[in-house]
Amino acid sequence: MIHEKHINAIFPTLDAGFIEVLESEADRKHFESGSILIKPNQFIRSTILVLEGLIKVYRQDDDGGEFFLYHIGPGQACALSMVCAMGAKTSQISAQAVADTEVMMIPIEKMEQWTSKYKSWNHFIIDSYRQRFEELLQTLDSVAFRNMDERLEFYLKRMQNKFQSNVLYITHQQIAQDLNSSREVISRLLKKLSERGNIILHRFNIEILKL
Amino acid sequence: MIHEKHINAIFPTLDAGFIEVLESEADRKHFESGSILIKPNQFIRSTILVLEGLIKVYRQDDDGGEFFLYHIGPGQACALSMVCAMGAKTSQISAQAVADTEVMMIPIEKMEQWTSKYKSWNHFIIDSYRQRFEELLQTLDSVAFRNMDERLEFYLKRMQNKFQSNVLYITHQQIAQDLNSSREVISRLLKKLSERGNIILHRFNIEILKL
DNA sequence: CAACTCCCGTGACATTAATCACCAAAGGGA
DNA sequence: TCCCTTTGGTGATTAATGTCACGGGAGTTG
Repeated sequence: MIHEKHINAIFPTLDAGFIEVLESEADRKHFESGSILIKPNQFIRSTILVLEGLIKVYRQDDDGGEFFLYHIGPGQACALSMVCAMGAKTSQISAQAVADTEVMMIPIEKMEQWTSKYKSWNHFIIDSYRQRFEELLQTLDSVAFRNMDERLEFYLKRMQNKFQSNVLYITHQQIAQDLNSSREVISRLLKKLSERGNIILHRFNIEILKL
Repeated sequence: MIHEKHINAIFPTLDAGFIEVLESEADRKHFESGSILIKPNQFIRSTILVLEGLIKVYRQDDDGGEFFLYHIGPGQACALSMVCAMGAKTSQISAQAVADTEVMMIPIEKMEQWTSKYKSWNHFIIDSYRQRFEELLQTLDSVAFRNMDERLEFYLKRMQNKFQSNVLYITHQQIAQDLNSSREVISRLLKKLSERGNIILHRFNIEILKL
C-alpha cells in the first residue's frame, strides 16, 4: 500500500490539499502483470492514475492486428481513458498491465467537478493530454516516414528507456505484434542489428549495446 | 469582419461573458488561401482559434516528406499550437490556410490565465485536445493497419466531409503528398476506384459517387 | 527418455509500393 | 501559332515487407 506522503512524491505537481481529496474519494485498484485493464469497445467510466507499475496502451483493429501506442508509468494518467470517459464514447483501445500495477480510479463525475475546482488537477489533465499528444505524434512519424528497420530501432530505444535497462526480456513475436509486423521480419531485422554490433541476441532477451 | 454575436454562434460552448474578454484581448488575423501559418521548428507563442476558412495541419520529416494530419475549421482550435505553446517547445509541424481564413491569436500567458479563470474556456481547451486526439488515432489506424488503397478511400471521405462537396478540386500530386506516397501510385489507385464506379476522374478534380 | 511446446532461423515466394522513364493532353503566354 | 508548364497515364523495374513452409534447439511434462 502506498501512503499519502508517497503519493505526493509520485505526483509532484498536484498540491497537498488536493491529494487529500484524491485519497479519500478515489478507489485504489491492483492489477497483476498481464491483466487487461481496457478492452476494445468497452465503456469507460473512470480515468486511471498510475501509482506503481507499468501499463501498455495499444490499438487493435478488426482483423486482430495490434499496434503499440505508449506506456503509462507512475505519476502518469491515461489520457485515452479521459478521452473516452469525457466523450462518453467507446474506442478501439486496449490497455494491459505489463508489471504488477497499482492505480487510482477516478469516476468521470469527479473528474469534471475537480477540473473546475482544483487548479493543480486541471493543469495535470491538460499536461497529460499534451504529453500523450506529443508521444502519439512521434509514433505516427515513425509509421508514416520510416521503414521497419528504423521503426524497430525506435521501438527498442523506447523500451530501453521505459524499463531503464539494456536487457529487454521480450520475444520477437511480441515485438512483431507491437509493430503490427510479422515475427520473421523482426527476426531478420534484429539479426541485421546484431551483425552491425548494435545489439546481442540471447534466448528470451535482447541486450542493447548502442542504438 | 466577424462581429461578436457571430462569434457566439461559431463557439457555442463559450459563454457570453468570456467572449467579451476574448474579443477585447485577442488579436485578429487574416491569412490568404495558401499562406503558411506555422513552419517546422518555429517557436509558437500563440494558439489559434479559427473563425472562418480552413487550415490544414501536417507533419514534415527531415527529408522533405509530408503527412496530412487534420483540418481545423471554424469553431475549432489548434491543439498542436497549444501543445507547443504550453510546452514551450518546437515541433516538426506545419499549418497552411487552404481557404481564406480569419483567426484569433491568443498569447500563451492569457491562455494560462483564462484556463483557471473561465470554466467554459477550460472545457473548450480540454475538448479540443479530446477531438484532435481521436482524429489523430484514426489517422494512425489507417497508416498502421491499412494499405494505400484503403488509406486513399479514407482520405477522400475525409475531404468530402470537410469540404461538404462531392467534387474535390485536388491534384493527384497533392494527394500523394498528403499521404506521403507518390503520384503514380495514387493515379493507379484512383483509376481502380473509378473502374469500380466509386469515383469519376476529371481533369483538375475528382467526383465522388459512393465510397 | 519420448513427446510436446515455445522460440527462433531461414529460404522461397507473393504482394505492395516506390522509382524511373516516357508520353500525351490541356491550357497559358509570347 | 509555337513553346512551355502542369497534370495525368502507363509499363518496367526494384525495394520492402508479408506469407508459407520447414527445421532445429531448449525446456517441460508425463
